[in-house]
Amino acid sequence: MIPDRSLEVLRAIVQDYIASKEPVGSKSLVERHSFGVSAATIRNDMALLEEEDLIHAPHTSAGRVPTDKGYRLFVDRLNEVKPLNAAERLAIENFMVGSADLDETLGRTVRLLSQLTNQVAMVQYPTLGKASVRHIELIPAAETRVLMVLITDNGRIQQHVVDLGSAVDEVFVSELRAKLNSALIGAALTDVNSKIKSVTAGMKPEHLKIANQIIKNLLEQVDANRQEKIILAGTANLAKREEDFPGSISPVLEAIEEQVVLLKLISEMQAEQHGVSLRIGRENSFEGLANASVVVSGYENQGSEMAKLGVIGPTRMDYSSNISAVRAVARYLSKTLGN
Amino acid sequence: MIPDRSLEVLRAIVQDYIASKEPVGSKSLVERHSFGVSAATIRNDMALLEEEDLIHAPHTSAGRVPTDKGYRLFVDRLNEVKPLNAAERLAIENFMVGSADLDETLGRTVRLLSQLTNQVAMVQYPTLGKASVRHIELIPAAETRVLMVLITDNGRIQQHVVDLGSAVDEVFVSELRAKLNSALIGAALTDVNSKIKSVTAGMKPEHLKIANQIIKNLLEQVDANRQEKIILAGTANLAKREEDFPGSISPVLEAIEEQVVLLKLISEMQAEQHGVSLRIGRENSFEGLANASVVVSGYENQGSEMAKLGVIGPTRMDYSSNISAVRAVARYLSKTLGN
DNA sequence: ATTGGCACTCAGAGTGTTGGAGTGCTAAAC
DNA sequence: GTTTAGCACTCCAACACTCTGAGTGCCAAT
Repeated sequence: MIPDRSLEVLRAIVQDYIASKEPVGSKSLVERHSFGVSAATIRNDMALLEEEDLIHAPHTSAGRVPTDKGYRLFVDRLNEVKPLNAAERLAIENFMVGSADLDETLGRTVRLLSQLTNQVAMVQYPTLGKASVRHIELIPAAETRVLMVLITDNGRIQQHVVDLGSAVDEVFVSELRAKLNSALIGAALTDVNSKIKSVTAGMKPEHLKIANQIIKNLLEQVDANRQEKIILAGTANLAKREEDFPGSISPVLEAIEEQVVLLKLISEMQAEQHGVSLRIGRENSFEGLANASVVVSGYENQGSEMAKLGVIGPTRMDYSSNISAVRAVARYLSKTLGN
Repeated sequence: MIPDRSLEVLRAIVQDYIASKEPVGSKSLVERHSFGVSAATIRNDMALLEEEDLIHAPHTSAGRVPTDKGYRLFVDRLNEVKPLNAAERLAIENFMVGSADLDETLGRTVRLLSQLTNQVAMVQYPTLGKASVRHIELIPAAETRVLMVLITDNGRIQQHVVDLGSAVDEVFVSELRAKLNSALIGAALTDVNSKIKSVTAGMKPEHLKIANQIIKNLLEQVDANRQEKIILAGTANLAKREEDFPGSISPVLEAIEEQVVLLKLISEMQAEQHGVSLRIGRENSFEGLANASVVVSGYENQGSEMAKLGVIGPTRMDYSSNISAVRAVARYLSKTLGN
C-alpha cells in the first residue's frame, strides 16, 4: 500500500503540473507545499510513486509528470470537486432563459459547456423519452424510395429514407400514411410497437411487403435511431491547447469529427463517481485520443436517463473544474428539458 | 505593364512554392523550368515582380514567396484549371449512387469534397427551389410557445419555435393547423404567400393576432430562413497543414466554427471565373482567415441558383485542383438534386 | 524514518563557426 | 536595350561546443 504522504505528494504533483505545464521536481514541491519534511524525503516518496507507475520522468534530470494511472488515482481518490464560482453559475443560469426548441437548447448547451471549460464540448441528442407520436409523413422521394418523417409532441423530428427495392405506388403510400397516422397519433413511443400491428390487417400481399418495410423502419427510428447524433463546440480550444498534445492535434480532430467514434466512446462510458464518467489518456479505446481525456455525464430528458454530454481535452486538464462544469451543465439541462 | 516572361516567372514561382513549400530562388527556378535565359535575368524579373508586390522575400538571402496579390494574378491569368483525373472522377460518381434524403446527400457531398481536396469542405443548405408544401405541424411546446414544422415534398424539413407572448390556446392551435394544412398542402412555396390569406378570414380578433404571428413565422421560414445552415467536414485537414498557417490554426478554426462568419463570407462571394469564386488571404474580410483562401461555387437545386459549397485552406494551396474539384462537385450535386 | 551532503546526469540555452543558397550590382557581351 | 557572367555581400540553418542549473539517486549520519 502507498503511504498517505506519498499520495499527498502525488496530489501536489498533479496540481502543480496542471498549473505550470512544467515537470515538477522535489525542490519546488517542498517550496510550494508545506509537507513538513525535506526535499530528500519527497524524493524517496517520488521514487515510490514512480515504481507504482503513477508518475514518470521525461528524462534523467527532469522533474516528474503524472502518468495516466496517476491522473486516475488523483481523480478517484485525491481530488475534491471544486464548486462553481458565481460567474460560472450565472453563465449557466443565463443560458436557460429563452430556451426554445430542442435543437436550440442543445446548441446553447454545448456552447455554454465549451466556454465554461475552455475545452471541446459535446452533447448527444436525447432519446425520445415519454414522447408520443404527433405526425407521420411519407414522401415519395425517388423511383424506389420513400422519405419517412416522424414528429413527436416534444418537438423532436426524425427522418429517414426507406428504399423499397421496387417502384413506389404513390396511392398506396398515401393510404398507408393515413392509416399510420390514424393508428398512431397520440400513442406513446413505447406503445408504437404494439399499436402498429392493426395497420397491416387485411392488406394485399404485395402491399404488405412494402408496408412492413416501412413499418420496420419506423420502429427502428422509434427504437434505436434516436441517439445517433452528437453536436460539438469549441473545436478551436484544441488548437489553443496545442502544446498539451504531444505530436499533433490532428488525430484528436479526426476522432471527434467522426460521429461514430464519439458515439462508441460515449456508449462505453458509464457513470462512476459524482455521476460523472471519465476516461484518461490511453484508457480511451481509440488510439487518436491517447493524449486526451474525456469527461462525460448523463442527463435526463423528461425524467428518465437519456443521453450524455461532456468535454474532451488534454490529459493534463483541470479535472476538478471540468468535472463540476460537466456535472452542473448536465443537471441544468435535465431541468430545462424536464418541463 | 509586366512583360510576359516575368509573368511566366511568377507562374513558376507559385507552382514551385506550392509543390515544395520552400521559398524559391533564381537558380532552382532556371533548373526546373526551361526559360532559355540565365539565373541573373530571372533575378531581374524577380526584382520587377517584387516591385509590383507580387512576390516577397522572407529575408535578404532567401528565395521568394508569392504574396496574396501574386496568387491572385496567378489564378486570374496564369492558371489553367486542370481536369480531374480518373480516380477523382470515379470518387464523385460513386458518391452519387444511393443518395438518399437531403441531409444525407449534403453530408456525403461535404465529405467527398474534403477528401478530394484534402481541405476543409463546406456545403450550404440549399434554398427550397420549386418545392411545395407537404405538411405543416404546430406543436405547443411550452406555456407560450409553439413549435412549427414545415415539411416539403422534396424532403426538406424546417422547424422553428414561435413565441406567442401569451398562453397557448391548444384548441385554436390545432384548428389553425388544420386550416393551414388544407389551404396550403400541395401549394408551391412560391405561392404560399398568396394562398395563405384565406386562412385568417372570419377569425376572431384575439385569434387573429396569434394566427398572424404564426403565419408571419411560416412565411419567414418559407422565404428567408432557408439558407442559414452550413455543414463542414475535414477540419482535421487543417491540423495536418498546420505549418502552412503562420502563427496558429486556431483563428481559422474559430472562424469556421462560427456559422455566422461563414455565411457572411459566402454571401460576399459572387461567382467570378469558371463559375467559381475565390478569396485569397487578406482579401477575406475576416481577420482570422488572413492566411487562408476560400474557394466557393454555387450549385443549383432543381434548376435555379440556390446555395454554395466550397473549401477553405491555406493561401498556399493547389488552386488548380481545388478549383476544379469544387466546380465538379458543385456540378454533380446540382445534377443529383435536379431530379 | 528522515535528512544533509555529494556526485552525477542531462536538457536547454547560449555562443561561435561554417557552408551554402540567394541576392544585388556592375561591366562586358550580344 | 537586353542579357549575362562574375563577384562581393548577406544571412539563415546547421553543427559543434560549452556551461549552467535543476533535478536525481545514494549514502552515511541523525
